[in-house]
Amino acid sequence: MFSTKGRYALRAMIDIAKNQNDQYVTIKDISKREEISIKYLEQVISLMVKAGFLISLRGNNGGYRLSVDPKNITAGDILRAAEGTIAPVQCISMGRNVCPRKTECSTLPFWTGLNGVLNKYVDSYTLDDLVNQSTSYEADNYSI
Amino acid sequence: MFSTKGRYALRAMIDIAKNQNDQYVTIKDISKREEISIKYLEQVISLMVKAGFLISLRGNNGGYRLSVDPKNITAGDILRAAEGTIAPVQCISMGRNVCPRKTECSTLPFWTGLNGVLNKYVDSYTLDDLVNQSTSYEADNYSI
DNA sequence: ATAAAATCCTAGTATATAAATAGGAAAGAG
DNA sequence: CTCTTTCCTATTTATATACTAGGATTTTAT
Repeated sequence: MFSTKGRYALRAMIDIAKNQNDQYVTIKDISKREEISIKYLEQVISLMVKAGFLISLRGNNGGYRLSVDPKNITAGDILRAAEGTIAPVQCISMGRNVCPRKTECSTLPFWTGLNGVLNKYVDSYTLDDLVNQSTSYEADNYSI
Repeated sequence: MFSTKGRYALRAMIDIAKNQNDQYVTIKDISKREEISIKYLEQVISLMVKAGFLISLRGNNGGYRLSVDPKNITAGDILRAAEGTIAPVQCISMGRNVCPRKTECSTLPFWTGLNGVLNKYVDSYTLDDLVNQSTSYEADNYSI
């Protein structure tokens, strides 16, 4: 399950995309609109800055703005940066540190497939799609 | 992320499907083969019994066997029973207890779609597919 | 200069959940 | 009656989540 970090990060990025008009968007304002505490937002947004998705400016009239075109960043990019990993099971997020039961595990292909489906879906939504409430191509295909 | 409960439940069900030949499969044997503690397996398997997927028999020569054809039970059935919910975010698993930000939330359609994709995938694998290491139709379609 | 406004950084804390472990009761077979 | 097995419930331990808190740093405006 996705944690508040990932969910808040998505909402913050959408909020900034919507509200930046040559202006920097402050955490204070995002906090009010999204009903998320300032102090927690600071941490979440800091992850977005470190990932290179936001440009920050300190001081009076400072805040954040996107460093990329909303069409060129996906929900997956944001979620992976916020959550660290979005792998559905540990054995997949372990990477090189592979599971000792790898060869005999009857469920690994199933989990690997799920990981593929998951990443494909989250990458099918751009930030622009989310801002404009449009469904992605993938989402349409699934007839939710 | 799926917890050990869901992962172990899947493995236990596969193990039972593979090893029941007119015989009841004991937790002791599953524990050895799958390298999961007997006491923890008891709890996980109990969920499968309560869900109606396994028939249990106490006493000597007792154990568990499937109550359904492996072709008629999906990985999704097993995971939902073991995990309680496999919804990717809380606001979806809440049901009637809906989020107060439901109408204004810019990410709800995205999460709803993900929930759909996720459930569709896990339901595309039958227990029989897992036992026979075959990929599901869905999985093939995704060309993992 | 100085004050105000903002981000930045790190530490701490409360709560919940996960992942077991443990002990014994109940049931069935021989 | 004994052995084997499931069944049930409580307890423990570890980890992660979701914050809260305090202050340092940077920038702008007056």
